[in-house]
Amino acid sequence: MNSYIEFASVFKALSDETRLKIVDMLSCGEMCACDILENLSISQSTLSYHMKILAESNLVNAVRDGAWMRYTLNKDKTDAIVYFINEITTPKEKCICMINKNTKC
Amino acid sequence: MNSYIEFASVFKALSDETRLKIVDMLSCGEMCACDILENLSISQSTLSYHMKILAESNLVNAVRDGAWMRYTLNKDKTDAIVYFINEITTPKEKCICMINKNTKC
DNA sequence: TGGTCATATCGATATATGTCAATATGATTT
DNA sequence: AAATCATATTGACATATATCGATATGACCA
Repeated sequence: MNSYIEFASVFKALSDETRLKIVDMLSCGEMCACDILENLSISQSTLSYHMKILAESNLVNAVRDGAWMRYTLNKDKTDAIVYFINEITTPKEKCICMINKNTKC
Repeated sequence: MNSYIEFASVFKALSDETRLKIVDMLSCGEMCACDILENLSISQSTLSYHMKILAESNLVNAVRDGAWMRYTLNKDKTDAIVYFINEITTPKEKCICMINKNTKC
């Protein structure tokens, strides 16, 4: 399982207050950038920066519709995060700590 | 719900490959710092830095036992993360996007 | 085709992050 | 009391991040 790096970058995408708000906003449906912007206190260029991070981490789907960008939450990805957290926080058979145990402590 | 900042910092703690590995290691039980260190390719001071971040975000419990530090995973916290993710990714009644909808898009 | 609207990119800046070697602290052992 | 072991802190450094205003791009409308 070398998904550590992969999910580290997903968690990095979630490690910002503004981006968490955006994810929350998208939870009840599609929104365009201008609507998201109106619910935040940031500049347009900053929003664009955050949306790029969310889209590149596949947390949100971005679809161009003429001049507008329409964003939706990628539930598959957020489900995968929950699955990953359960994986790394639940005892396993072949755990590193079991395989390579010092036992001197 | 102003837990955005709170969880943003928890996700920041999870946004590093090394720290995800450490969480995974702790999933099957208590480990001391020296055992964790042996399973990573980082210096002792770097490990100390990472453990501080994990402990301060309450993802791990740190208990001093003489000269040793004994670390365990705080399952309550990881459960809270899963709960939070479900909260911000599930449609709600009183969602920001519903309250303040532009509808021009 | 010129103007306006929505979004993206650029350049600058201040702050945060991850890493190490060196050193400090504090406990255990001899 | 001195030496050793486990961990924490410090200082230095390179890199990443979040933010903005200014500007560019690209779509739609008059």
